[in-house]
Amino acid sequence: MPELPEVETIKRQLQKRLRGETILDVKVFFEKIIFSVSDSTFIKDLKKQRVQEISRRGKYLIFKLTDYYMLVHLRMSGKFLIKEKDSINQKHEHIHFIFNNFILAYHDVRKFGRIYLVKDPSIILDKLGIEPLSEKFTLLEFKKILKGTKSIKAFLLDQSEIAGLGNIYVDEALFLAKIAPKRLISAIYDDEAALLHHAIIKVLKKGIDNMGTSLGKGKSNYKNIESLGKNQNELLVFNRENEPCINCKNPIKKIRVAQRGTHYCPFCQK
DNA sequence: AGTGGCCCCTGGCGGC
DNA sequence: TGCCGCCAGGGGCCAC
Repeated sequence: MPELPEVETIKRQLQKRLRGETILDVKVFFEKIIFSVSDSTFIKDLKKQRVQEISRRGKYLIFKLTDYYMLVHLRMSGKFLIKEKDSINQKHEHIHFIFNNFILAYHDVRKFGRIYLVKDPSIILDKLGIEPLSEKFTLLEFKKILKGTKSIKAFLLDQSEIAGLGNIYVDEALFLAKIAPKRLISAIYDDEAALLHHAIIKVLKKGIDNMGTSLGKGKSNYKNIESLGKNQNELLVFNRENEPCINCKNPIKKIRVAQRGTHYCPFCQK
């Protein structure tokens, strides 16, 4: 579920609530969420750790602690909840981080999320490509990495190329750039690359301004710490199959590209 | 190198 | 109402 704008929103909220707070205890209810250490080590090492800083790289949340880094990837349905002290764990809450005045609960319906506890985060984060909202993501740099023989959609979803884009924002960016998702990278012109570069930054910034995209109605729906996002109300193609294209009024089509449901306008995107 | 298939899970929805 | 198959915002692995 969560892509860069959703993770960024959660990061900002966690930063406000957790910075400077100390983990007093940890309770693990489903240990398969924890990677890189055993659950007993995880609990032992986290006790007395103070949260110094929370940041983001791609779709990873990075908790900088006194002696460790805790990296969290929410995958499809992971989320964090702030609960009252001494409240019991509800269904789908797999880990409780107990602080002085509240509990931070990791909730994940589909259980795909991963939490790593490491001394050196580079082992995991070095695999990620460029950060699309950083100053390094220039048009020149984008053109430099835009190579290979795959489809443009598969390229944009590849976290080792650009870190943080997911299915929603890729479809939205390709629509803005008027490029069909199946188009091969080798067939993209310079002026289109410039449009796409601009579109990627635009859709991500809008997503953050709207505090993320909340689709669907179920318990696995994206929710930041405080509320649902608002970006679902402003999507141009994603989740709009058969609805009219905002440019040409022809129906938006849904096809399969790179094993993902893909929304686009066959008339506007060539 | 790139793609497609399958897997990790649970739940919601549409069709019958 | 119930059952069944399909779908889902992510990503790792494996065979071709």
